[in-house]
Amino acid sequence: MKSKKKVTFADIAAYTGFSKTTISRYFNDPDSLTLENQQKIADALVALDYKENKVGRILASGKTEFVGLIIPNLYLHYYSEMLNQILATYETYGYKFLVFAGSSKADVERKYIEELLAYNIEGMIILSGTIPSRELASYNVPVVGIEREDRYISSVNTDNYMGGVQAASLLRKSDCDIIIHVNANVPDTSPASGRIHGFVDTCEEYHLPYELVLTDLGDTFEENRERITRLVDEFEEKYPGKKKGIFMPNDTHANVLLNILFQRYGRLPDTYQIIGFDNSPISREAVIPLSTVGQQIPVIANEAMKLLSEQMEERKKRRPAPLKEPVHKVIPPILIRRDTTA
Amino acid sequence: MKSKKKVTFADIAAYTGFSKTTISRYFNDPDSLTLENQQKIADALVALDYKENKVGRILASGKTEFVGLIIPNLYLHYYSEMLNQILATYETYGYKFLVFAGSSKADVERKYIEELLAYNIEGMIILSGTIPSRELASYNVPVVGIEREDRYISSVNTDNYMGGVQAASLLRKSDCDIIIHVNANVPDTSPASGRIHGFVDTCEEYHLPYELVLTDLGDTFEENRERITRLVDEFEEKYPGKKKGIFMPNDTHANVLLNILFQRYGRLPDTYQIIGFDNSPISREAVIPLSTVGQQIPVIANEAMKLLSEQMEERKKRRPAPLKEPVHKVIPPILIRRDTTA
DNA sequence: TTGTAAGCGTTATCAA
DNA sequence: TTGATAACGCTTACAA
Repeated sequence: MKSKKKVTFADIAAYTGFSKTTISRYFNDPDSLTLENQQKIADALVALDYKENKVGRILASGKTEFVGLIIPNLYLHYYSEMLNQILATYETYGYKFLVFAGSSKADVERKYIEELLAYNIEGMIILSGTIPSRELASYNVPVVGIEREDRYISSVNTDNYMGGVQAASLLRKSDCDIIIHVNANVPDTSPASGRIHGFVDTCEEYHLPYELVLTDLGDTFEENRERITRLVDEFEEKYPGKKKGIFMPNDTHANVLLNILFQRYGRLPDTYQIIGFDNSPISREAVIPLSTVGQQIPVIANEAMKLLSEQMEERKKRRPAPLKEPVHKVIPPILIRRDTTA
Repeated sequence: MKSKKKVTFADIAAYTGFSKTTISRYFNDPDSLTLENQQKIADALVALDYKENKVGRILASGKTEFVGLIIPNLYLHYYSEMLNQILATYETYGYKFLVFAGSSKADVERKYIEELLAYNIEGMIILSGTIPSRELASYNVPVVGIEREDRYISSVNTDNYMGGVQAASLLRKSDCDIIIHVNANVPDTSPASGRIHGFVDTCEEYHLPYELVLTDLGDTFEENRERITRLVDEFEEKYPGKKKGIFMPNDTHANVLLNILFQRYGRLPDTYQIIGFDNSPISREAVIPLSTVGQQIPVIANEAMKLLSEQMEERKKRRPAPLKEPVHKVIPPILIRRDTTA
């Protein structure tokens, strides 16, 4: 166990005969030293096996290079993939991430935020919608929200409206007799509500017969299955023999619908067209690859970090000019046509 | 913008007339103050709106409460769920997590580790298998590996051998004529190799006709699909009319197999039994719910943190007694019988 | 029960 | 181009 004391600038200074300041400069502004002295110090680092310690630097400079991240859960592929992409921005921006997952209880999330602030995070990315943006803004730290209520904070969202338009348009092209959009009854402040508006507007513009089924599909897979089975029964009774185009709220639910039909008919009947949302793995792994409206998760993650890092860099200037108004970026979704639509 | 200077112990001390030491004690050993003085300080905290700053504490005490986490990817549900469960241990142990995801390039991961060490992490959990355990052990920080080569580090793994036994036993009970295990050609140092041994030993013990197909199924979904289709063709040619029990390396591959059969026959033929591994969501969301050997991810995550925190706490003692030998914990898998086996 | 003073490992500010 | 010295916010002997 050779757990010797750690080597510090003081040791290097003593070893080389320079001052601690010069050692610091070697790291932060090497060009201010002569090449010869740079080499001397470089050699000393190797000789002493120096390992940098960022804690001292943080304390002295106030810059942690930490970004706090609060995610509702990692169970849904959408979130885990978003986390994945956000973490990957480390290569570009160098910020490290302190991650807290889930709870969706406001007081617990507040505790997380307190903790994050205690570590002097420089910024925060929030995917959870539990805490109102007004409160988030009051913490006085750059914040970027993703796909959540964002009145008082900057944000990056998928263009949900366009998603709704794309889905309705695709179903329209498949000559459906009736177009149905199933979704939860999302509040108008949530970005996801744009999907419903895009869908409805498109249907009305082209005078397509449509139905909106705004209902809670439950929280467990079993509940999903049961409620979607009931929906299918209703559709069959209400639109017998008609060609039904169904836009589901996400790929998981779309897949459940597909499976129910498959088990009932041994295949996807010609009277059904299905389109999901998210382009999550299940949409490709379904019995029949599902058509879906794909969110551009890597783009969203990068834009979020770009937005955040701009704000964080601004703060480091001598006379920071904070954002007057929150910035909202909108990323177009991508329609992915596979085998459940014509 | 009221971004006044942050309130520090010095401010509280000045405000209350105590010394900084007393303020510190209020936080770390409140009982050493009179109730009255505790109250005075408590009031001052509110009056001044004090926010704790952990950076100073870290610098002074050396305790960061940070644990580094290196994960191959978050694309696979297994990893994202493991991360989820590890993050959740925050409630129990209070350690925060600095997360780096994937790359599976040794030099990149080494850079991650350097960075983690620069922040004085107290311990590390590694799911990635890129860096040999011998090297990890040399970093002189408590390390726990999960489902990876673990000769020189502590670890928590699923009892893969038992998983292989469970799968083979289930297929045996379904009266298969031939039992097949498909898997990658995993090295013997990897815990996953236990599955193959458990499978083979069980087959031999009961004199079951079996076949081992050790082959790479590719890295993309398309490759998976193509290669598994070829496998099915081979099986049908080699064992026509026979009842085949197939143990796939994971649920994703099991699902691909199931879908291929479903599309070919409109259902799962009686001549096939399928069992997957992991109990990931796809196993329940498949056309027909897949039987699978489930890993107990929450248990594994908790055991890993328990093991790690024990080692980290030990280090904080005046005379730490480091582990002489790495500890290896093994968590039994759980057989989940659903609709793809009798 | 409380206070003094010396760190912890860097960076920042002057001055040389 | 380099150095002395004072921060940064907290903990920890040791003293009182």
